[in-house]
Amino acid sequence: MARTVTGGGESGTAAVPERLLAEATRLFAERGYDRTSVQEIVEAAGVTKGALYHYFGSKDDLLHEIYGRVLRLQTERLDAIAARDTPVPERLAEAASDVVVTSIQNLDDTKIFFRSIHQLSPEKQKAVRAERRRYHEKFRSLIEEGQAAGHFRADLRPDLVVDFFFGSVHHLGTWYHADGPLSAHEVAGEFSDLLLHSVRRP
Amino acid sequence: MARTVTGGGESGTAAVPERLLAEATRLFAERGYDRTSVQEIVEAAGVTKGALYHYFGSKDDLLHEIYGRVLRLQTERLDAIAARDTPVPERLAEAASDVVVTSIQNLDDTKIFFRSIHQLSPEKQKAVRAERRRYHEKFRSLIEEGQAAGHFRADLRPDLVVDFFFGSVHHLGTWYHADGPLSAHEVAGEFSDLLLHSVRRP
Amino acid sequence: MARTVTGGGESGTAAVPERLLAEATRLFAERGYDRTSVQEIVEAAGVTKGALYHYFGSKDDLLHEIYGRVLRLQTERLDAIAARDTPVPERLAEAASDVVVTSIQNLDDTKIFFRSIHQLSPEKQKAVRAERRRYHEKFRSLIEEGQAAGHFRADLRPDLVVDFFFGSVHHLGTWYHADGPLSAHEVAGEFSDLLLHSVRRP
Amino acid sequence: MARTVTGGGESGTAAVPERLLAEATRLFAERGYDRTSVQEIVEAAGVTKGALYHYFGSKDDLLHEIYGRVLRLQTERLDAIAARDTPVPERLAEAASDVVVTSIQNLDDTKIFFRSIHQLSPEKQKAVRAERRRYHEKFRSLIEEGQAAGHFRADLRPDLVVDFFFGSVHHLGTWYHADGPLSAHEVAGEFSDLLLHSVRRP
DNA sequence: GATGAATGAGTATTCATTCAT
DNA sequence: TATGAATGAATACTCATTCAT
Repeated sequence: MARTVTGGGESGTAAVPERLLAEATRLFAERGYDRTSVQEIVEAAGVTKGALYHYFGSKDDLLHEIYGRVLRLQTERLDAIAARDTPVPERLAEAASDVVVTSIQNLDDTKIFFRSIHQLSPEKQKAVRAERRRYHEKFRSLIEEGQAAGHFRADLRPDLVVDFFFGSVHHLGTWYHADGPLSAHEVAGEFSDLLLHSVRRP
Repeated sequence: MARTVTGGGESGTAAVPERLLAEATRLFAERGYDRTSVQEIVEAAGVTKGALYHYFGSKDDLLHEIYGRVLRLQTERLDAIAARDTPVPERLAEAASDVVVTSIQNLDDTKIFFRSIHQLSPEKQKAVRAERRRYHEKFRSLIEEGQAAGHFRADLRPDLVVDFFFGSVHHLGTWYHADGPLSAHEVAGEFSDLLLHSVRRP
Repeated sequence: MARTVTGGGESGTAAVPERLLAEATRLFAERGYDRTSVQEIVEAAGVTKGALYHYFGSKDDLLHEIYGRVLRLQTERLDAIAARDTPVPERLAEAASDVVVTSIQNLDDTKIFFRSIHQLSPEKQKAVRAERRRYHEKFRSLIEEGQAAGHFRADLRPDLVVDFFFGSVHHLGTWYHADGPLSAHEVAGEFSDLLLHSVRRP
Repeated sequence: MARTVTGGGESGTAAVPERLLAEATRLFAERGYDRTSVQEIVEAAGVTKGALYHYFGSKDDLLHEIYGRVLRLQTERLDAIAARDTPVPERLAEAASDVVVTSIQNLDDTKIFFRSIHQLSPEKQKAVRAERRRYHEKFRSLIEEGQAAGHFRADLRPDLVVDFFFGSVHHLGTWYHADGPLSAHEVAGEFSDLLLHSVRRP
């Protein structure tokens, strides 16, 4: 989208819609959707309101687009991991680890995700939830597959396990700091390990 | 006024500050702090704005008071459980189960908690976080005690385990429904079990 | 007015109405009538709103009473000076000097006077202006007497001279500071001298 | 909008910011800054609140701008008079007379000036006072020049003389009425004469 | 594509005053 | 005498959005 620079590319900066999304993400994460004014976003992006409304139908659209990007990314990655040819426990561990790493790498999106979904319009909220549900179902099916294959405890409710684990993931935004003592991979390794131990047959 | 029970007793109209807190809790959980107007709160409580500002210094104060109630309740319960004479794994399981049950019983507070903390004034946010941290530390010390006693895996980072588990707990508000298929105790049992399995020595 | 202390006078502090007037004067001078809330006044006086409304019909009444005190004081003093047996120029000089000194001694009242008169109710404003006019007329008649006696220039409009001089007096509140380089008497001496030179026959 | 003259020209509707300033000046003079609501100003100017806040950051800004206009005008005029080649007493008389005339011609500004300065924000107050002081200093230097040249009494404190005279000027707003018996020039003549007599060597 | 002036409905908060006790 | 809970109307200011240019 708009990666081609018109003319000689004399502006040097990214295309307007990208810049708007980037600044909106940063600001929504920093002070919340409702507390960020359209004025602040356009100022940060160095454009005017008219420009924003030229590319996005509403402030709400901007947020929706942010959600879209996150969900597309996560879905792609989970699909790729689930499709591998390795044993289920290994795939679950990798999926868990991967979602932690990407959640930390896109910490602003992670913060926005579970904090601002209620500020989307009802229809957009429904759309986002549906996509999210599909993602959770794919994750759940990994657990079910592991139960069927006798790797994981059969008495667990797979959906509860998914909610249990994604609660942890979504909360990364509330405590993780890039300049803290733990790297994304260290957290990912431990979270993945905790999940695997919690579901594995003793 | 009305703190004395007129006539035959439980007349339904609680004292004004209590009514305001109750309605604010409900509304904040339903549509978020920023999207709930002071006008809506006082209308729901059947009083005027002046009455609200007679008891609370600001909308922000109302939210702070809601946090205070939750934190006091949870701290008391954890203190009581941690002080028991039973083996650590049992105490950890009970603490985990208990926090799930009370989080579900006060689901509105749970929803507000992790969603609205950023809308408190910086100082109040600091106060709430400090109290929250104390709660987490008490929980963490149970894990450390279990590690020292050889019950739990020694290679785990207790603080990460706490963040892992409380992520799950705080997210109850996003998916649990009282009219769903699971009772509070069923969820509590399974979450507690998942936690214990994730930390126990194999 | 409430100068009698009920009972043994065990409170030690001044009577309530006096305390209210004193604090109101201070606050009105400091931040203006409209910017001073009734709540602030009663807090400063250490009483409750009910008490204020027991003694004064309204906030506006409080202001009116402050004006009353000033006007009574100034009128009394001018009457005394005007009634003396000395030559007119001397009496005018003394009257001018005296009003400067008392304006400085009651600088808070001076500040309030010319700044807050518009915030009185129309009727009270009318009453204050009438009393003020009587004061000015008395002052003016000193000038007229001096003109008739040949001391002062006959071509001056006595009313303009009065407005000229009292402008200077009322403005003391905007620039005079007790901890500045000039004593009240020094200012009074110079202002009186300027007035006399401005009206005297060459 | 409307800075270009639509159709046949002078349609009566000035540009929005100008109209807002004009109505605000009138209303602030009539009922005081605190007693004039933003709503009243925009209604008088025939625009909406949004339009006002598009041009002015706050109600306070509006007042500041009014002060700015007055101060710029007065400073320019005094500079021009002081720079003339005539004897000091003549220049002082003209400066005094001129400030009276312009104060009367802009009587609303004069009323606002000494009544509302305390309602500006502290920083803006400071800025206005600084500019005012510069104006007073220029006026004072005329007096000093006259003393040095032997025209004026050497024992007078020039700063006190300035405060004495400008008290009179600022108070014009409290008593002068356009439909009264005196023209602006008559008052100016007499005030100027009183000032000159008060400072001149006998 | 992009501007920026203007809208209009909405927000939290303040405050003088009343009145049952 | 005095309290303090409650009122209700008013206040300055914000903001997403529109639209003529």
